[in-house]
Formats: sequence, C-alpha cells, structure tokens
Amino acid sequence: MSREVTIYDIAKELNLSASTVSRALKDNPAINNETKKRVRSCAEKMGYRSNTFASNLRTQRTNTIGVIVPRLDSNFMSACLAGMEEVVNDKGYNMIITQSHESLAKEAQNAITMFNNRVDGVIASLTIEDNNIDHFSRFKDKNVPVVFFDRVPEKTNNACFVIENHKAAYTATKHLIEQGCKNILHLTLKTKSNVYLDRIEGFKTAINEANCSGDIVYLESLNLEFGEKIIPQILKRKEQPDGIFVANDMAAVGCLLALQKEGINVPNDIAIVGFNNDPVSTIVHPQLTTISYSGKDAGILAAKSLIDYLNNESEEGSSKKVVLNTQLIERASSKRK
Amino acid sequence: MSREVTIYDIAKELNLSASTVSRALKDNPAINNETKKRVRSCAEKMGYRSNTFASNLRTQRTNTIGVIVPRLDSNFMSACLAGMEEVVNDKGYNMIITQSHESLAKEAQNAITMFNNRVDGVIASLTIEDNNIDHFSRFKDKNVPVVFFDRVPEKTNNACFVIENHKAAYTATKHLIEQGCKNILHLTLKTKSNVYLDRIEGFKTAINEANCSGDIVYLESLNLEFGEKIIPQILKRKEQPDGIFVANDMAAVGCLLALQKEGINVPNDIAIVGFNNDPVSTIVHPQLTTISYSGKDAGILAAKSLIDYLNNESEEGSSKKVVLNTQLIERASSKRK
DNA sequence: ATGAAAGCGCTAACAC
DNA sequence: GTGTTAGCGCTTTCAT
Repeated sequence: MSREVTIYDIAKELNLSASTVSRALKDNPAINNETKKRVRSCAEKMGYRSNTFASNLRTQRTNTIGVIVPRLDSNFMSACLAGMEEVVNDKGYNMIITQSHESLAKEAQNAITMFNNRVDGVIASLTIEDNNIDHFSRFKDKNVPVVFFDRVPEKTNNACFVIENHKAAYTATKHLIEQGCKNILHLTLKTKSNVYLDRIEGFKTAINEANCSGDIVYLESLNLEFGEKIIPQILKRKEQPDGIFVANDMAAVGCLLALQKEGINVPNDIAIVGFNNDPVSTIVHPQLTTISYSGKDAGILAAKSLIDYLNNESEEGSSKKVVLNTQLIERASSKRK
Repeated sequence: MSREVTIYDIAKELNLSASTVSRALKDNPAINNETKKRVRSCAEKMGYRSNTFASNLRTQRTNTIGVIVPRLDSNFMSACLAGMEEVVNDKGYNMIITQSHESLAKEAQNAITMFNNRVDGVIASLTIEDNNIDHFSRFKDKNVPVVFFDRVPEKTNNACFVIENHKAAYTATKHLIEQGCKNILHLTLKTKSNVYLDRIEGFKTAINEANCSGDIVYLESLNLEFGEKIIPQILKRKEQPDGIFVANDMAAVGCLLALQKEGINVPNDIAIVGFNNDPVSTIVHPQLTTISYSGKDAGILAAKSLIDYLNNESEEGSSKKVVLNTQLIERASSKRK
C-alpha cells in the first residue's frame, strides 16, 4: 500500500511551496499559467489526490448536500433525485441521500446524521406521519440552509417546491364531472401532509362548483392492496359512486382491478382517475387517466435554489414557495364516448 | 450563527485535558467511569458534535462505504440497498450512493469520486455496457476492498454476490417445457454481463435436455416499450413460438399486452415467464409467472463481507463467490390446465 | 487515570 | 507571482 501523495511532495518535487501548489491546483488567478501546468502534470504523474478532510477541516465547508426523502423507490423520487444530482454535480457538490421510510423518528435521526456530517445544505421531503419539523431547527442555528420539496411543512420560512396539488385535483375532479359523473369519491390518505390536504381541497372545490355529490374515503395506505380492499366496502354504500378520483396510481389500479372482478365496467359504470402517471397506468386495461408532473424539474429547482444561496448568488431570505405545473392525461379509464 | 463546540471547550469547562475528553467520548476503558459521565453530559449540554473531518484526517479512515449501482429505481436495487444500509449503519459506517446510469464512463467517474472521498470500502454492481473494471484497480493499489454484487466481473479476485441466474433460467425454461411448450424463445439483452449470459446458458441447457426447439431474441432494452415492439416481428417468424421466457418482468408484460392486442391467448397459445417478481407481475391479467429472489439478502451479505474484512474479522483473501437462491413463482401466464 | 505535545494535509492572511 | 506561517479539531504516543 503506497503512501499518500500530498501537496508537500509535489512542492518538493518542483521546488515550490505548498501554498503555490495548493493555489495552482485550485486554479487561483494569481498563479502563473506555466506553473499551473507544471503542478498539474506533476500531480497527475505522482498520483496525487486531494484530501477532502484536510480541506474541509480548514475551510469549514464540506461541499456536500444532504437529501432526506421518505423513500427512493418511486418514479417520482428517482426523477427528483436525478434532477438534483445534475445540478449538484455540476456545481461541484456531492450529495448524500437517506430515507426516512415514512417514519418521523428515522427522519429526525437522519437529520442528526446529516448535521454531524456537517452538510452545507439540506433538501428534504417530509414523512406523511406528521409535519413536525423541530429536528430541522438545528440547521437554522448553524445557518445551514434547508429547502423542502413535495411534502413540505405547513408553516415555514424555508423555500418550498411543490406541485399544484390543489389545481391538479380540481382538474381531475372536473374531468370526471365533464364525463357525466354525478357522485364522485376521492380516495386518499388521512394525514397532515400538504400533498393530500391540498388534493382534498381541490376535489371539494370542484364538487361544490358543480353542485355535484362528493365524498372522501380514507385508505390505510395508498397501494395496490388497499385499493383492492376498499372496493367491496364502497360497493356496499347506499349511494353508488359513478366516478372515483384516487390520490395515487397504484391504489387506483387496485380499485380498477377489484371493480372489474365484481363485473363493474370501467369507465362506463364507474370512471377512475389516478395521480402520478406511474408506468402501471399504461399497463392496466383500460389505461388509467392520471395527473402527470415533472419530478426532475422539482429536483432541479430545489437544488438550484439551495446552491445559489450557498454561493451567495441569491438573497438571504429568498424563502419563496414555488408551485410546479401538472397535466391531466386523459386515458380510457375515465373517457365515456 | 453560534461557534462550534470542540473538545477543548469541554475540557476547559471541566478542567480536563482534550485527550481525556476525546477518550471519554470514545468510551476508552482507561478512563474513569465518573469522568466519562461528566464529559458526556457536558458535551450534550454544550451541543458538541464530533468533527468528522478532523477525526478522519487524523485516523486516515472515513467510516464510509461507497456504493456504485447502475440505477436505484428498481425494486431489486432498493431491496439491496435497504439490506446494505441495515448492516452498514449497525456497524457504525455511513454509505454514499452513486448511479452509473448504465454508462461505463459514469461508473469510472463515480469510482474516482469515491476514491477521492477516501471511502474505506466499495460495493458495486456493474453497468451492462461492458465489464471492464480497470477503474477499480486504484482501490486495490491503496488496499481499499471492493466487493461486487449482481452484475459482477467475468474474472476477478474480489468477493462476488450473485443470484443463481443459470439455475433460475433453467427452471423457468423447464417449467415452460412441462406446460407443453415445444418451441420456446428467450428474450434478453446482448451484453457481456454475467446476469444475462448465465440466463442464456440456463435456457440453452434446459432446451437441449428436453430436445425441444429454442431460440434467443435480443431486445434493445428490457422495458415495456421494447417488449411490445418485438412481438410483431416474432409473429412474422415461420415457426411460431408457443412459449416465451423473458429476462425481465417489464419486457414480459410488454410482450403479454402486445400478444393480447393481436388476439393471441396467453397462456394457451403462447405461455410467458418473466424474471424479477416485479409488482407489475401481479397487476397484469393473466398474472405473470416469474422468478423471485431476495435483493435484501444480497445486500446484507455483500455489506457484511466487506465490513468483516475492514474490521479484520475475515481472512485477507476471502475472495469467494456467493450464489443466492431464487424461486419460480407459478402464475396464470404460463399455467395450462 | 490523566496530561502534554505533535501532527494528519490543507488553506489563507500576510509578507515580499 | 510565490513563500512563510499558523491553525482548523482531533487522536495518540509517551510521560507521569
């Protein structure tokens, strides 16, 4: 195992001082171009690699962004992370990622880990469990910027990047009404998260406007299994729905499959709209009408905002809320000819 | 922005030396229990957090494991990472994750990043592009252990953790034969990756044993789209297949949907088997027969092996190859009554 | 059981 | 344009 090469080794080799080598490696304008070239090629030749720890210790920065998300295994999250990674790498930062697995305790633990790793900034999406954000306060104390995306706190001074949940739900519901639905259910989650609360509000707005009948049904979890499970209960209601707007695609697919098993025609007996534009939405038959939006854009914007702030390229208090567009994708599960 | 608390601050507060504080915090047996308690509570009270960089600079270790994977957005990968995270956290290490996005160049770049971040060890799954692993050689030079999982190099002295691709493909093919298929296609990827090569070999073994007709068809990419696209071409063949074994579930679902669109009955005209036990396999109708295996176990084993080595709890040259079990899950897409 | 002191490798203020 | 120097916060050898 060969010893590590340091800037001192390079300095000795070239009869320079360590500081000159350091500056040359950092492309400092004060250094002669010829010197820079010599230093770089020598560093290359000697197999030098910068010691991040010494540098971080000295500069009190880590060039690392911490990302805390509920889970990584969704298309939306992958897209967000891909967007962030682009920006972050481009600006010379690293990214460390942790999952809260929808547990507030784990989220708090992750925040502490990031804090101890002295990340320069944090990008987070909250659990559905609660939107208590006390565990983020330590970052404020040390002036470490935090931005939230998708699942954001109810009240905060931090920058937030969300999709237009209210408008999307309004549009989805209105679409069902336009297809002739008179009695619409919204299946969602009982939580304090803005994501689901805003969708509920959008749903209600559309229902009230149309003077149509509407009700909310809460699922334990928005997945295939619980989507399937809820259908028998729904079919026992005295007033049968003719349209269902589900807050995510997997649960919507669960409903669709369960309805078909009961011999109910989708969309003619009951029309269905989902949310997310998950790949499964094109696999089921009939294909699922859903709401599409760009996780990548959300990731890019959140990361950009954070890094601009770190590089002093934005105002101290740019604690804005950015709302991203969504599109309704009309497919066969809701289209009545 | 409050100044950082260091061990010197604690030392001054308690009239001790920094070394004693350091030892107390590290639970060094030489330190009096009473002193340890005082130090710990004082550290807590003063909001002390250990400076990883100073520590790493001093100890020349990072307690960080680097993970390089093709992509994170698959169920298999999420499961692997979850398994790794369990082990790694439990042993007091951190994990940094990067994606190669199936590009050899990006994989090499990621390796360099990890190298410069001085990870203590590396866990990697290769791209399909090629299994050139020259960019991992730098780790060997510095005695940084590397283990591979799932997509592993053809020849290597490093530890490898793979699923029994050969046997799984053999079992899947044999299952089709047992269902009466006489003319079976295997849809897969043209690559040097062990994962797909081994499956091809398993397929061939089963075909030859049964004295049955079999052929390989290469897709551009194993996804829904290319699964759908290949079906018209397959239906133009002079000899029509009566069974298809597809190397992943998404592509298998693509085939299934395209076949149904052509009015072909699955499983009676053509039986289908996939690979991965992806959630979509239970969403399609008929449900997809597939191969299931535990990514989590693979992750746990790989991480354990690496960390045991780092903690000197295993032999220097434990360069073994571990093969994990798989199960055939028989569902309606291949079962002929 | 505790302390003193040196040094890990880098950067930046200051000097020339 | 380049060198000198001090110090970031921690660990660890050696001494007591």
